This record gives sequence, structure tokens and C-alpha cells, in this order.
Amino acid sequence: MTEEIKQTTRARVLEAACRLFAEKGFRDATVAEICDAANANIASVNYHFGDKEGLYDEVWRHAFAITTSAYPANGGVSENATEEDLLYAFASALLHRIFSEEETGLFAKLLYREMASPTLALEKIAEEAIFPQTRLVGQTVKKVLGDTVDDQTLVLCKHSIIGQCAFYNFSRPLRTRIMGKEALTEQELDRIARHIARFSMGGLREIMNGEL
Amino acid sequence: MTEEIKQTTRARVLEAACRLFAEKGFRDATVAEICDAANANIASVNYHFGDKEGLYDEVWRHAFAITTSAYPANGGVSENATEEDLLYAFASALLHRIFSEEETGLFAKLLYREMASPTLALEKIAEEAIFPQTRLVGQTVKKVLGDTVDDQTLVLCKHSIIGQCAFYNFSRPLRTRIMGKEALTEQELDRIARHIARFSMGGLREIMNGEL
Amino acid sequence: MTEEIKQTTRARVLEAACRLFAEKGFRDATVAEICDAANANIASVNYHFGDKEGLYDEVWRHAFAITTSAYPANGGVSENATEEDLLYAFASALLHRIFSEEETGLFAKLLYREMASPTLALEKIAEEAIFPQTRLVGQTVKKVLGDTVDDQTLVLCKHSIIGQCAFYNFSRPLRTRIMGKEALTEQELDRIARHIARFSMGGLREIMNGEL
Amino acid sequence: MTEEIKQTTRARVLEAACRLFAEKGFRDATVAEICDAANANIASVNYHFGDKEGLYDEVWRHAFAITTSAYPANGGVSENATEEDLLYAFASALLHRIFSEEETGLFAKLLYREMASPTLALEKIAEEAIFPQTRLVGQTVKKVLGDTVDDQTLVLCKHSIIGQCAFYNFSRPLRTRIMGKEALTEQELDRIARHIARFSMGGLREIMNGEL
DNA sequence: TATGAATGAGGTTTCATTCAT
DNA sequence: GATGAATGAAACCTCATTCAT
Repeated sequence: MTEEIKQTTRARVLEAACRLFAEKGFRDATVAEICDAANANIASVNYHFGDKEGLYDEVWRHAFAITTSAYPANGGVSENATEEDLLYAFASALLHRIFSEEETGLFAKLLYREMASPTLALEKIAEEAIFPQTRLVGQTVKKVLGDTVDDQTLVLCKHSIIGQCAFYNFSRPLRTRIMGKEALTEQELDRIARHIARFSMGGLREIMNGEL
Repeated sequence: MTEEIKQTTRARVLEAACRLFAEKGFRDATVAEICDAANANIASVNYHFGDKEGLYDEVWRHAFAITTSAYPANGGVSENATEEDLLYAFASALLHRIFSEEETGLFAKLLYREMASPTLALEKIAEEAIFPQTRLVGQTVKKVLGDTVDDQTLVLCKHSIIGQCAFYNFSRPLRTRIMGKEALTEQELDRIARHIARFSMGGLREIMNGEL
Repeated sequence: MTEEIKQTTRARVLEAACRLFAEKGFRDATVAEICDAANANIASVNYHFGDKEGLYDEVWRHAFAITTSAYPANGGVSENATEEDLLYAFASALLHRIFSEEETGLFAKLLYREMASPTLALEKIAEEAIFPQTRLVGQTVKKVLGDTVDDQTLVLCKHSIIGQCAFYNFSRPLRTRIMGKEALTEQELDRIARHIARFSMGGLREIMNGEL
Repeated sequence: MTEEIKQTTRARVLEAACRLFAEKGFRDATVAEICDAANANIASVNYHFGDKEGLYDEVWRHAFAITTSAYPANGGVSENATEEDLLYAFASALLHRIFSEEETGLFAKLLYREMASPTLALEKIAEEAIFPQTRLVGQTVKKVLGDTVDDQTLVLCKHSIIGQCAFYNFSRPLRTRIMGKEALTEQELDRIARHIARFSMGGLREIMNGEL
């Protein structure tokens, strides 16, 4: 008996669903397919999760828990670090989430695939998973620009920084063409994170000077 | 007889399809719905476009033609302009495409909704619609960093700039939450474009100094 | 090619549905079963009637049209007839509807089987098929009791008369036990109608005397 | 611990089933729903009653016991009462069963909802619950018409009387429309019972005269 | 005595596509 | 050049029932 079989039906279905939803999206991953992959009866989804959407909700929760525990948004850096280090830690965490080929990468894949989906329980995801991160960046931005920065500028700077990271999530299908390779080494990923941190520091300083 | 009715069936179907694919995505926009909206027979799609995917391909072509003629990637700026102006023109064009509520906005909406779609004839879209733009940015980056910049740095800088713009396309569903409003005035859009240009100039200079 | 096959798919499905809904009720008659009986594809119901409920609505309409054209509620008797003849005509029409083994009997069977059903578009059925009949009886009652009869008494008398007829619809499953036989001859049916008319005349006169 | 909880599981399930079968019918009341309402395990039905139909049988028995003990068919009137009083007592008992909003009304509701049902263990119900009542009416009819009345006339008269009462059971869904109100006061119910008794006496006398 | 996870059969609906006209 | 009736595959969901514990 393999370990796969020993898991509870619920767990097997959940894992299969994570994988298939991330791979094909909500609509294209069928209940039958998921149950098949989980070696479970097709009624399991109804029994354990109510319906397909209930399963989907649980998948989001599961993927979110895994990714945040593996890669906390603050990157494990103390708040006393230099601003560039803070930005680097943030970018590094995001990029790890995006490029991970493991379970820890499922959340970013779901986000990438379903940002456009009408089924996305967006409010909840945003509240739990996205806005805390933007607030984190906001703090760093404020450290550079000073507390007197106006709200609009603050927001624009946050978007500039997050956009640079998120780009690597949403350009997935172009990745081979864009980067010449599928997977990234840890060093390459690090190179990107350092670039984003430095580029952003330059950007922020430029903005700060303009403000004066 | 209104102009709507005088159009050929094919044209009416194509327009309805553009609208509905942009609005709902490939899977969720049904052939029946499109034909209905176009006041055409349900067999029209297969008759004129072979099948649903054939129609989809044509929709991409159509939307691309409209958007590029309305907002050329170079933003209509001469190559003699300052680097910041070039970046501004680029960002402005992209943002216009993204925020347009007219037919000219369909392409960005399709891109947003279907970047993740397995049906996307990605190669062609990328070749025609995306890479020419990144090359444009690449030229500007080179003007700032100098011709001797290494390829990897060049690519990272391009991504930093494009990512800042693309962010506004892929954050559509969060837009109300993120920006506090649905639609943007021309002035607000301009503010964003100027921000991105200046932030990017700062970023490029920082990178350039680091390179030395 | 039999005549059955030459009918349109829509007509075949409708007829099969009439029969099966009358026989088993809305829930227990399945779409698959109906389409099978009609020699039609299972998607026909969706195509021609939208969904199962749409088909059900159409079945009611169809059965109602058939039964009212075969057995008009006034029994084809002129309003100058004696009151007992009017009651007899009314009862006779209702009983014919109830005991008919042909298509003309479908409406009563549907009513019998689905009076309790939550799917019944009751308002419409009542408005079209039931209340016109009660009004008819009301007129005859007034002829006997005089125009000065109070509303409550009028209503109670109408119910007494209609109840005697309707009893034969709702006692269907007990029919063999109650009447000792399944089907009725025209003479037996006539005997019942005459009984109800006479019994009711006696009842009305008693009520009238009590009123004085 | 409330009394509700102290009851045996079997009793709780039975009560919940009575309520839900009366409310929704056999098909539409699900086993899961019943067990839920009874705060019992989903396997309880099969465990205690064999299967859903077994539970249904038990529900009929239960509801019948309750209603007959609350409203005996003879209405508690001595056989020495006048014929009209006997009819009044009979009608009153039936109408109370029909209009009761308590547990005592469950039997009539079940009858109303499931007369058409193929699951109904009709023979048993009829034998225990229905025919004793018709025999009772038959006795009264004989008292009026004399012992020499022919069988057919006797049956027709019984149906006329029972039909008037049963009408109020089977017209439930039309009740608001027909009577202008949902619930009935004791006085209104009494008014109906007296009407039926008197109307029937008139009918019987008319029939008797015709027979001569 | 009782549980609850798990199942299998079967229901309705959707939808892209086809084909005779 | 265009139609629309008809289809088949496949999707999701429901629910009574079972079985190991």
C-alpha cells in the first residue's frame, strides 16, 4: 500500500484538485477527472466539499497556507534591514512563490490562472493574500519617501514594485520565449530579486527628488 | 434597415464575439450566445469560421488590428525625444489600451482574460503583438544604459518597465479596491504614465551606476 | 414509416410527455424516459422547451386545450335550460373529463397527480381552467337561491357541487375498490351525473328554505 | 438535556419524517434532510426502518393513530342523534382533520399529498383509515333512505357527502384564492360542517323522493 | 446500538457541431 | 450563402443505501 492510498479520501481529492485546478483552471478541470486522479468516487466532492466550488474554496485555502508558511511575505528579514534589503526580501519571497515547481508554487499558479475567473472568491483572497503584501511594500516605500508622501504617490510606487514581481506570474506562458528557459536556478531567481530591489530603489529616489 | 443589419453576417458575428470573449472568456462565451447577440443563425460560426476556435483566432486578429491602429506602441513620439519621454509615450500607449472602454480596449481585455487559456494561439499573438513592444522598450533601455549593457541586465530592465504597465491589466478584478474607482480620467491615466516613466528612469540610472 | 415517426420531434416529445407526466407525475417521469418514448434525442427537451419545466408548462397547455374543446364546461346546454339540467350538464362535462381514457382525459389526470406538486404553475391553471368553471356553477346556484343570497352561502354551495364531481378525480387510486370496476360505461357515467344534479338540487332547496 | 434530545433516535426520526413528508411529499423529502431535522445520523433511517419506504409506512401508521384518536370518525355523537346531527358530526370530524395545523392534521396532509403517489401502501391505508368512515356515512344514509335503498344509490349518496368534505383537502393549494384566507376559525369550520350536513340532508331527501 | 465515510446509479442540463434543405 | 432542427458527449449534482468500525 503506497502512502498515496493510505491518505484519507478527502486529502487525496484535495491534493488532486490543487494540482488540476492549478494546471487547467476551474472550468477545465472536471470533477470526474479530479476524483479519478485521487482514486476516489465521483460523489466524494459532493460529500466532502458540498460542490465543485466548495472544493475550489478549500483548494485556495490549502494552497495559501502552504505558500505563506514556506515563503512569508516579509522574507524573514527584520524591519531594521536597509530599505533595499527589505525590497529584496519582498521580491525574493514573491518570486519564490511564482517559480516554485512544488506544492508551494500552487497558490501563484491558481492566482495566475484564475485572476480573470468569475468564480474567484476575490474579496477573500485579496484580503488574506494580496493586500497584506501591498501594505508591507507600502511601509518600505514610506521609509524611503518619508511619512509626508501623498497617498497617490505612495500607491503608484507600490504598484511599480509589485508590478515588477507579478509580471513573472502573468507572463508564464511566454516564459520560454522571454527567458530562454523553463525553470530557474536559485541564483537566477536571486539575480531577478536583486535587480528589482535595486531598480525600485532608484525609482523611489527619483520620485522622492521630484517631490521636493 | 439599420447599419447593424446591413453588415454581413460574418462581420456581425465577429463583433459580437469580440465583445463577448473579452467579457466572459473563451469557455464562458457560448456559440449560441454570440450568434444571438449578432442576430445570426447558430450555424454561422461553423459556416464562416470553421469552429469556435477559428472564430477566436479571428477575434484576436481583429482586436489587435483595432488597438494597434488606435494606440501605436511607440506612442507617436519621434525617436529623438528624451528617454523619459520615450518611456512615457510607451507607458501611455499601453495604459490607454488597458483602460479603454471602447473597441480599442478589447485586445487588452482578451489578453487579460486568456493569458492563461490553453486555447490561446500564443505564438502568433506574442510575435505580432507583444515582442515588438518589448523590443521598443529595449531600444530605449539601451539608450540609457549604453550599447555595452549585457543581455541579462537588458532583459531585467525591460521586464521592470513592462511589468509596471501590465500590472494594471492583470489587476483588473481588484481595480475598484486598489484604485477606489472603476474608470479613469485622462488626467489620472497620464499621471500613472508619467510616474512609470520617471520611476523607470530612476531605476535605470541606479542599475547603470551599479554596472560601472 | 408509421405516422408516429412522421410527426415532428417536438410533437412526439410533447405527446409522450403528456402521457408520462399524467401517468407518473413530474418528478417520476424522467426526461430520458420521455425522449425514449418519443424516439427523440435526450437534448430535444432542452432544444424545444428550454428545460423540463418548460415542457411541463407546454403539456398543461396542450392537455387543457384538448379537454376543453372536447368537453366545454357548460356542457353545451343553453342557459334557458332548467337549473337541474344546467347542473347535470356541468357534472357530466367534468365527469367525462375525469373518466376519459383518451387524450381528453389527460388534463384531469395531470390535475389529480399534481395538485400537490410544487412545480404546478397553479395561478395560471386556476385562472384558466378552474375558476371559470366555479363561476359557471355560481350562476346556476344563484338562479336557484335568488340574487339575494349572501356570498358565504353561495361559496359553500359551489363547493358542495364541485366537491361531488372532483371526488371522482381524487379518488382514482381507490376507484376499483370504491366502484368495483376500473372503467365506466357512458350510461354509468350518466347515472352519476344525474345523481349529482338531483342531489344538488335537493341540497340547494334545503339551503334556500333554511335561509328564509 | 431537553425533552427533544431525550427521545430515542427512532422517535425523533419518525416525528421529523411525519412533518417533512407531509410538507414536501415522499420524493421531495430526502433522507438526509429528515435525519438532519431529527439530529440523527444519516444511517438511522436504514437502521431503524429498513429503508425510506419502511419509514414512510411507519409515518402513515403514526399519523393515522394520532388523527383518529383526536378526531374519531363518528364525531363522538351517539347513534341516537338525528340524521342531520350524525352528518354534521361526520363532516365536522373530517374538516377538523383537514384544517388542523397540529400533528393531528398530518394524516390529511399526507393523504392530500400522496394520494397520487405510487409509493402509497394504499390497500392498508384505505382499509384502516378510509373505508370505516364511508361505512359510517353509509349507515346514516340508510337511516334516511330506508334499508330498501339499492346499492348503487347508496354508493352515490355516500360519495356526494364525502366528496363535499374531501374537497377541502384536495383544494389546499387553491385555499387562499378560494376562501380568501389561510387559516379557519373554529366558527368558520363549524359553519362549513353545518352547511354540508344540511345540504346533504336536502340531497338525500330529494333522492328519496325520486326513488319512490 | 449507532455511526459517518463512501459509493453507484441515475437525473438534468449544457453546448459545439452537423446535415438536409 | 445560410438556416435551424437535431444530436451526442460530457458536465455537475443528488440521494438512498452500504459497510467497516
